[in-house]
Amino acid sequence: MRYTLHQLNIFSAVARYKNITKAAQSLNMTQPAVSIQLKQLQESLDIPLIEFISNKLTLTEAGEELLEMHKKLIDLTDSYDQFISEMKGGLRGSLKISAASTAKYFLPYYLGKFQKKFPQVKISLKITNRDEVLHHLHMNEYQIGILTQIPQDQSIISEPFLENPLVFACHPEHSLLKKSPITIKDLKDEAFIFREKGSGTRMIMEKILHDSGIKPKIAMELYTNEAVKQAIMADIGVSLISKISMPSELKLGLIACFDTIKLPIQTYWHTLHKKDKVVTSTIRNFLQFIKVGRHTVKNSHFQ
Amino acid sequence: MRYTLHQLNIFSAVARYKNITKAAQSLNMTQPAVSIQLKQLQESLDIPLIEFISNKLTLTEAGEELLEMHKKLIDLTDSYDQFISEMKGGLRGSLKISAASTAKYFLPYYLGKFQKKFPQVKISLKITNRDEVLHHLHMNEYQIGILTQIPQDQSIISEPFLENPLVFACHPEHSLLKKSPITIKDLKDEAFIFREKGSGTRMIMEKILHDSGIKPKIAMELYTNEAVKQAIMADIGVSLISKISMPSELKLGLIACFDTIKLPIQTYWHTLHKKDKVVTSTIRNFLQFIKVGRHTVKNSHFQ
DNA sequence: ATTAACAATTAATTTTTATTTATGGTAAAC
DNA sequence: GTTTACCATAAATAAAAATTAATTGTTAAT
Repeated sequence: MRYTLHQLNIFSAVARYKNITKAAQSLNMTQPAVSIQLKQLQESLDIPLIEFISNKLTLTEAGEELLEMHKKLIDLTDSYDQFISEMKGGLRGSLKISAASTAKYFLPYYLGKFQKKFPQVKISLKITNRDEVLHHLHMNEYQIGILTQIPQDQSIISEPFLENPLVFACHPEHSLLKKSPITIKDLKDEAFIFREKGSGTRMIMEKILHDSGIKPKIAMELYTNEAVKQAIMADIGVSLISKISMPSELKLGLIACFDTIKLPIQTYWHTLHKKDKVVTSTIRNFLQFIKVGRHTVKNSHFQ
Repeated sequence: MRYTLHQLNIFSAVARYKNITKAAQSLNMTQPAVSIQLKQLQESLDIPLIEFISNKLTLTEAGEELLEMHKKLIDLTDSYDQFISEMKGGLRGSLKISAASTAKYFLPYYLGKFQKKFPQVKISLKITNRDEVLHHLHMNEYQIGILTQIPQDQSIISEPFLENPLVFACHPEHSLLKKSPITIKDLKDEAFIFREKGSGTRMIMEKILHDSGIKPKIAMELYTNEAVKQAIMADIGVSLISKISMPSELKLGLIACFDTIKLPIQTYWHTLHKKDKVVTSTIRNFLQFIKVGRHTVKNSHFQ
């Protein structure tokens, strides 16, 4: 048999009042109820906790020690209650975000602002590719995903929050730049730089080329957006790429964009989370923040 | 409404197995019982502790934190259980002794030996006079009293453990020393050195003198046995005193004892404790130790 | 010598809480 | 598309806790 928190609570009241009848009153219980619970507590510990010397109730050493233990125990539960109430208010908690790689060009900006507003929230950001993001959500290892290409998955809730213009980019001295505007079909003989399988950008690029009846020649397959930019600058080929990922290169004329009919393709960045996921206040706050934040962010350095 | 240790325990099992049915088995409970308790725990905390993502049970952040809290809580109760079991074995605990002043000449010897045997036991020794010792027991401030003159008090249990020979002592050049042996009546014109009121030695000295029809002349009233010795050496008067408190003085001839008919008076040192007192193993061990210890102590420096 | 204060205990009863049994629903696995 | 594994829920039942009321015993105070 094991004791209960209720018994410890009763014991503490008895220790405080040094009087079972008064302790019972303070607990809104009757005297026999307290006597019985106290007796059972002592029986389950198999040691006396109180004694009556000169008709006065005092604690035994085991009782004193139990009282100490109970105090510490209350401190523990109190601090958990505190944690819970801060979590409920969204002031505390963790925010684990898994984002597709190109998000690295703007997400830190959002997170920095969010962190300032909620300094107690622990934020962690994983930058990876689309497939991994979805895997992370599926495995419940991250709470929020950030993607452009949302999946066909009933169990995932998504919400757009930022424009993501995609353009075909090339070396600034590319011959086709003179002909303007061009159609996508005009690109049929180009060498293409692809992202790796599992990349959202690759998915949409494959779809666009396919829709235009192009069977692309793959010049190179690269695992990061930065590498793609380097390859473009090295004139290895052309690629579909997020415009916001290369503001400096465009300004300095290191990379050029085709002025293409039906381009830029307007895609959107989305927040994603599992339908069954318990949406904490922290998560709710962040989703709200990032959606509203679009406006305040609009004129920032990366637009 | 408040949660119970039982609910925390159930929650921990669920967290461990990530499966309610298996957790129930491990707890020897049925699956619905666990489901219900888990539900109630979450309701009383007003926060979800578990979630099902991709059909797998995982803990929410509040759940993870609760698990941590519960671990600490178990550490607390475990260390209390440890304390209790050491107390039961007498290996640990406190021993608060209040002793009449003359006990200081031999009690540290016992305590030292006891401490060596039970190094974890916290011993505290208060040296005071008889009245205070009894008061300490009455107030339950000390567990054990050490006295020679035991009280007429049904609520106190006493047990003799050591001889305490009392003698009338005087300056080595006292004229009465030539007449030997003397009766107590021969002392009727002496100046007497008394201990303070409340002293056990004073009590018995008053009784002996009264029984011999002597109305003593009080030369001085002193609060410690040491002061009495000093007064005897200064030839201020004679006094009844415990022989074991002045081995060195007797050896060096600084103090002499009358060879008196019916003396030395054989009194005994007693251990005392309140009848209602919970006798811990530590106390029981000490009482046993001090009683048996008499023999091993017999030939020590103070006999 | 009474009385007052306090706690333990008993027995009968009520209230509350915990558990079981039975059933239905929902994914994932075959 | 059937089965399997799991969990939630409802209703019934069992167990535990508390109350009421009465009684005893003890000690301290009057």
